[in-house]
Amino acid sequence: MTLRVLNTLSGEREAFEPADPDDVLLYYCGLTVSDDPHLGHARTWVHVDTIHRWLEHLGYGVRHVENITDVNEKIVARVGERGDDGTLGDDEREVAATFIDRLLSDMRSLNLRRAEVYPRVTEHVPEIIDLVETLVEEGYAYESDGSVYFDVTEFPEYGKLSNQRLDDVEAQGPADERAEKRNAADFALWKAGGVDAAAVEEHRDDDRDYEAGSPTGETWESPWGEGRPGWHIECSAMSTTHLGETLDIHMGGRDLVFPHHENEIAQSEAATGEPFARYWLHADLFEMDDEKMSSSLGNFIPVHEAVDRFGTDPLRMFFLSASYNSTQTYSDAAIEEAIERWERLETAHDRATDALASPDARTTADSALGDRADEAREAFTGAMNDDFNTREALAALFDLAGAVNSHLDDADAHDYRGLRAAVETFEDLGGGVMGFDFDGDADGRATLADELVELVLEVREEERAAGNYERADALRDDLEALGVEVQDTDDGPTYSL
RNA sequence: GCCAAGGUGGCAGAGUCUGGCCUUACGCGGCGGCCUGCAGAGCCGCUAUACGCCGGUUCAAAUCCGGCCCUUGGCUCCA
Repeated sequence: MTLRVLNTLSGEREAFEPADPDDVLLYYCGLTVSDDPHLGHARTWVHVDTIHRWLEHLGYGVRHVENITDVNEKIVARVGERGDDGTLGDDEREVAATFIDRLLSDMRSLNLRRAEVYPRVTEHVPEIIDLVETLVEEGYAYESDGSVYFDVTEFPEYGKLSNQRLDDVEAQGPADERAEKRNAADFALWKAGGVDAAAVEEHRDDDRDYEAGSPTGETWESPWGEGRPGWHIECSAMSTTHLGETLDIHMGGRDLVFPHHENEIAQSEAATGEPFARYWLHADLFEMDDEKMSSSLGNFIPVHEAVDRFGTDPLRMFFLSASYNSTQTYSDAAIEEAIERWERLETAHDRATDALASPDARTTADSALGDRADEAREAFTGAMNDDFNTREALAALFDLAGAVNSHLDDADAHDYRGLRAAVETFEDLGGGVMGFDFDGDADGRATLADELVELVLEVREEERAAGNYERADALRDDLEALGVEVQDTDDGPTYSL
């Protein structure tokens, strides 16, 4: 069974064949760091992460790069803005650094595999200038009043990713560029000068305090004078620098297909003469109230807030319960469902793990549980290989969870080999591939809190044994008030935070 | 206007490429039962018999073809 992926370029599911299976080149179009990451970003991250993990599970070696765009008008607009403690930064780089810290911290909190490198625009300006020069020399780009534009009419395949015909692309880029361009659809590779005050003002928020007046942003010396890189060029320069001319997989949000990714293809393929990416995968968008969740609309929930409120595993469950290439909508009910789903999966895993650790593991029985684990693996694999169908892959784990629970409820003697196979399946596929953390906060080491809770539970057990249920229930209620949830089972009480 | 994605049972969400009992997926919710001192978790059963609308092709369509309606995204910045 081989992996098939939906390639935006062809619009079809294709067999995945990387140039070098030991070195799958994965590039993810990351964020512009002008605000806190929100759930829409998180959703894409979790899917990219799961795809990365699945490729490794299949035995591929993966080289994974995610860019960070740290040169942007919206970043400049936040220079001098008062945050919770001091300003966000006193210049463009400092503001970017603030948000990069939050970005990386948010990513860690979602249990994402780290990329090999997170290249930044400010660290690749020489490569960007080289690339622009090449494009000018080859006749694909031209200088105009200190700025450089890509001439879309020089690239016959322009529009192949988004199915746009040049005649239909009326104009591209902000209005102030129009007069300098040969064709309305041409786009900027290099922009003369800094950011003008009007643009900064436009992105500023009246409700916020700013210390600085109108910063202009950083500029760099170039063959065309002082200026800044255009929006699209950085991805071409950075992906080539770190992964080479032809990527295996290029991922990003669907909102980037046009013009961003279309322009990346034009720049890169014009410069190298090689295909830019073999497979283009696009994550569909995350909506809130029938509208895209986005920083500019202001309708977003920051990642850190959601992680605090719901936890990492429920959030991953939420995102993975829909496929990456369909839209997903935020609602409290949907989050609630994800929490329940996660708890069901975790409960089955924990029950099986506890049974394996119990002293009764001496007597053993045969059952179909081992076969059910095999079936789950097979179904999971089939689903993931079909363009990463995470919802269906999860269904395989839930089927196994049901089998585990039935077995533990029904059988007098347990099938320890089967239970072990089930636990391994949960941990390999749910843990390793889906990124769930079944060990939770236990973390293998008992804290003082754990020991105190155990102590209280011992007392409560004595009260229960003596029939003092009121006292026992009161202890349970008190623990719950402290955030400790107690459950009585056949093997004694268990608790979770 | 042009391009793209999508409209599935109370909710959520697979299945559509590779037509066929579709699987009444998986799950959440609701109802009943079992278990339990109670609660929770779990188990069993029930509940929904759906596929935007109108035509067509076919022995057979959620799945193929045509038309229409609606939603979302892109063509300023954007995962």
